[in-house]
This record gives sequence, structure tokens and C-alpha cells, in this order.
Amino acid sequence: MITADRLRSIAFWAHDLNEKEREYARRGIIEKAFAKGAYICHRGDYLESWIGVTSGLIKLGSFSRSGKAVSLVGVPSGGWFGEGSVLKNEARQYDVIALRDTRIALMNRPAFLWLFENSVVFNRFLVRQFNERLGQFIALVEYDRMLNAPARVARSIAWLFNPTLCPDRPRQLEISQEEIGLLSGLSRQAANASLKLLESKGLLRLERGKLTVIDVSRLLRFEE
DNA sequence: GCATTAACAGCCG
DNA sequence: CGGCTGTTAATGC
Repeated sequence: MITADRLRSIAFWAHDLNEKEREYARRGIIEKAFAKGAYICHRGDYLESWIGVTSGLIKLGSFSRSGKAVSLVGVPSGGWFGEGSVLKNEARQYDVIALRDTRIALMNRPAFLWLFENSVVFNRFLVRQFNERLGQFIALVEYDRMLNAPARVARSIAWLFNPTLCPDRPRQLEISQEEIGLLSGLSRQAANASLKLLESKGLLRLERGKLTVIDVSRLLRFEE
């Protein structure tokens, strides 16, 4: 179980809840650490928790029948995901992998369902969250069929900075170019070339193991 | 053509 | 040293 202070710092959605609701949330949450490369869950698992990334970076993805990795979307520190699987009480649709050492928060299903049944504010949050994810997944269709490498990298990064899914993210993100490649479904070398192009266009700034986003909305629309 | 893997040198913490 | 980056060469769809 976590403290009220801890809840405030890891759960942006809890800010507008009333005291009783926050208390239910707090008591339903534990934290766990995962090493770089570890699976947080596999597709097909019944993981009965709603998950928040409290530090580090994870990736939602899966494997095609041929064994090829399909990367869907990254979730950076501050983001929460998996509400669909908890609500429907169904198996996870995707593998979840820690791209670097990562801490996650797990809210158990009873706590989640209590908030779902009792809190209007929490439900408003959920609707916004679902809506935003739906937009991302629709954009993913375009992503595969129409976009070249730099545009893919641009979107993969921009999605990490989605202000609804991950509000108040610092513009600077600790992420290596290899991890960008994993998120974008590209090799490290291809990610490197794309990143340099995006930097030359003034959309972001590169440092060793870090990047700073300069213009999220241009990244989101970038095509070349 | 475009992206991938392999390989290597340079750099930085 | 070990991890990250920038680049090139060879290969594949």
C-alpha cells in the first residue's frame, strides 16, 4: 500500500477525486520494480490490475504469427494503461515489456471497480483516457501502411507526450536511440538517422541517452 | 530503394 | 570498463 503523498505524485487522475475516493484508490495500489527487458505481462495473461508507470518506460506490443515483433505504443513515467482489460475482466491483449528499469503501480480490480461504480470524476477521466487511446490506435493504421521511418519515429515520440494520457510530462525524456527504435519498430541505425533528421528540422534536440521535444504538435503531424 | 544486421571506432559517465 | 552514438559495408525484400 502507498501513502497519500505517493498517490498524489504518481496518479494525476487522483487530483480531482474526493477524499473518500482517494482513500479507496490509495489502499488498492501497490508498487513493483521491473528490470530492463522484463515482461510485466504476456498477451493472454489475466492480470487483475490497472497499471501505472511511476518511473522508467514500458512498451505495449505483440508478436505476429511469424514471430515478428509488433510495437504498438510506449507508456512513459506518469502514464496509466490496461483499464480495458480490467473492466472487461479479460485476458491481456498485448505483451508489456520494460524498456528500461521501471517501477509500476498496480491498482487491484476491486478498488478499480469501486471507483468505476462510485466516482463520477473517475468515470470522466476514464472516458477521456479511452477516447485518447482510440485516437492513437486509429492513427496506428496509417502508421503501418503510409509512413516512412522519420514519420514513424516522430509519432512514436509525440505519443509519449500526449497531454491527456500523460499530463505535465517534462519535455526532456531519458531514452536511448535503441529504445526509440524498439518503440518505432525500427533498427537502432534507422532510428538514429531519423532522429538526426528530426533534429535538423528543429523538432527535437538530441543528447546522449536523452532527448528534448521542442514541438510536439509538429512531431505528431510530421511527414516527409 | 529502403530497411536490416553486423561491425567498429569514438565518446562519455 | 560498459553503454550509447554515428557511420559504413554487406545483404534482403
